[in-house]
Amino acid sequence: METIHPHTAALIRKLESLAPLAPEEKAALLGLPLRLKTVAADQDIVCEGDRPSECCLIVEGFACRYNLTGEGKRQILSFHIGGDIPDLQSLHLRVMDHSLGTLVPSKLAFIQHDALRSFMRSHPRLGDLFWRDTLIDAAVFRQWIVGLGRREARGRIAHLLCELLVRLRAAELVEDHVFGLPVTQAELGDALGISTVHVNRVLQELRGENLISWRGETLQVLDWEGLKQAGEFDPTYLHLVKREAL
Amino acid sequence: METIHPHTAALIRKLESLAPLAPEEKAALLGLPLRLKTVAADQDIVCEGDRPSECCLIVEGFACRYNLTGEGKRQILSFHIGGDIPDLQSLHLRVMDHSLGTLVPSKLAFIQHDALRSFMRSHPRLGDLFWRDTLIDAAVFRQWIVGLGRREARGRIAHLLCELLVRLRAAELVEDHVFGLPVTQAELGDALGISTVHVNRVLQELRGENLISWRGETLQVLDWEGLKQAGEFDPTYLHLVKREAL
DNA sequence: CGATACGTTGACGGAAATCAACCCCGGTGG
DNA sequence: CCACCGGGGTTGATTTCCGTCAACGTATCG
Repeated sequence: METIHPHTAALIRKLESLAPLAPEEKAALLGLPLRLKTVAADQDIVCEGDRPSECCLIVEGFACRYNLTGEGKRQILSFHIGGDIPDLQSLHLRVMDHSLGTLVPSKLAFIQHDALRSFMRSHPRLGDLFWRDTLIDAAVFRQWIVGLGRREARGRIAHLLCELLVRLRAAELVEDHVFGLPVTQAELGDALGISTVHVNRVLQELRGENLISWRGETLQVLDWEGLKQAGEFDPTYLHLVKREAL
Repeated sequence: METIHPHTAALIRKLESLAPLAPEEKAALLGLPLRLKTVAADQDIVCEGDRPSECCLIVEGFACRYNLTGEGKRQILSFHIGGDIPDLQSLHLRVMDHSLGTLVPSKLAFIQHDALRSFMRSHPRLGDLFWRDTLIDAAVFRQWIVGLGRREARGRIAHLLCELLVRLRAAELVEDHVFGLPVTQAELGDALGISTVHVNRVLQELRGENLISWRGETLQVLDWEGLKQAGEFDPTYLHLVKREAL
C-alpha cells in the first residue's frame, strides 16, 4: 500500500476555498498517508454507533450523512462532495451519532486518526483550518435548521440548490451554472423534510418559472438571481474566501 | 479590571462533563482573563454580521442563538446555559452568521480571542476539548434537523425537553427531574418551527398525559421514560462522559 | 388601575402528507 | 426479441397536521 498520493488534490482545493495555503502546507498535505477505496452507490461508509479509527476524505463522488428514526424514516443531514471530510468530527467524538453513505460510485481515501492528530500537531495552522472546516459544517446545519423551521417547500429546495451550486463551484465542478446532481427526488425530500410527491410538484413549479432545468443528473440554474431570491440565499454562512460571482 | 476570577467554575463543570480534567488544567482555566458583564433579559450579545474579537462564556443565565428571516420570522438555533460558550466558533469564523441573545438576566464573561488562542497553544489538550465542544454543538444541530424534518410537534417538544433536562443536569441545575425553564411558549415555537398556538395545545397534551408539569418557570418531568419515548430521545449525541441516569 | 405580556381556546383555511395509480425507461433473462 | 421487472418520476383525490385569525383569560407591574 502506497502512503503518498496525489489524491489530496481535492482536499487542497477545498481547504484553499476556506483560507490561503502556503506552498509548504500544500506539500505537507500531499504527504498525508491515505488508504484508498472505491465504493459503489448507496453504500454505507460509517454507521451510527460505530467507533471509527480513521476519517474519510471524499476524493470523487457524492455522499450524505443521515439518521434513521424509529419508523424507518430517513433524515439526510448534509450532502458531501470531493474534498470534504464528512466524518472529521469522529476525531474528537468517539461514537458516530449518524451514518455516512455514498449516493453514487465514489473514490474515498481514509486517514488514520493518529496520523491526522500528529499531522495537526506539526502543522497547527492546518489543524486550525480543519477545525474551521467543522465549524462551517455546523454553520451549514444552522442554515438547514432555518430552512426546515421557517421556510416552506419551495424556499427549502431553492436554498439547497443555491448552496450546492456555490459549494460545487468552489470545488470547480460547476461550468456555466450547470452541475451534476446525482440525487433522486426522494433523497431531496429526505434532506428537506418533504414528501417525494411534494418535491416533485415544487420542482415542476421551479421549472415552470424558468428558474432551473433538471434533466437526468444535470441541473442547470437558469435564473441565479431568481433562485437566490426564492431561497432567501445568502452565502455568508459558507465562509468562503473566494466570494466572486455569488 | 481583575484578570483572575472564580467565574470559570461553570466552564470547568461543563468541560468536565465532556472529558476528565487534570488538576493543573483546572488551575490553568482559572487563570483565563475574563471581562465580566451583567446583562438584562432579551438583550443581544452578538449580532449577525458582527466580527467579534472575543468569545462569550455564560456564567449564569439562559441564552439562545437565532436567525431572522426575510419576513421577520425568528428561528432559534440553540439554547445555552451556564458553562456554555455559544460563540466559540467566532474564533475561526470571522463573521457571525447568526445572533446571540439572552432570554433572562445573565452574567457573562468575555474572553479575548487572542487570549483564548494563546491559552490553547499552551494547553493543547484543552484546545482539543474546546474543539470537541463545538463538535457537540454541531451534533445538537443535527438532532434538531432530525426533529424539524421528521418529527411532528409532539415529538419535537418532547425531544427538546429531554435534551434540556440532560444538559441542565450535567450543569447541576436539575433537582429531582425539576428545573427552571425561563422560556415562553412563543420562544419554544420559534425554536421548533411551530406556531405559538400549536405549542400550547401540544403542551396541554403532554400535561394531560402526565408526562410533564409546567407552572411558571418551573418544569417538572413526571414520566421520564414516557417523555423519552415521546421524543425518541437517545442522549448519545450529547457525548457526555457521565452517563448515569439517562 | 389600566397596560402589557403571556397563556388559552375555538373556528377556519392551507400547505403538505398520504394513498393510489400510472408512465417511462433501462436492464435482464427466458 | 420481447416480456417482465424495478426504480424513478408524474398525477389526482383525499386527509391531516398545523398555521392563522381572533377573542378572551390571567398575572405582573409601574
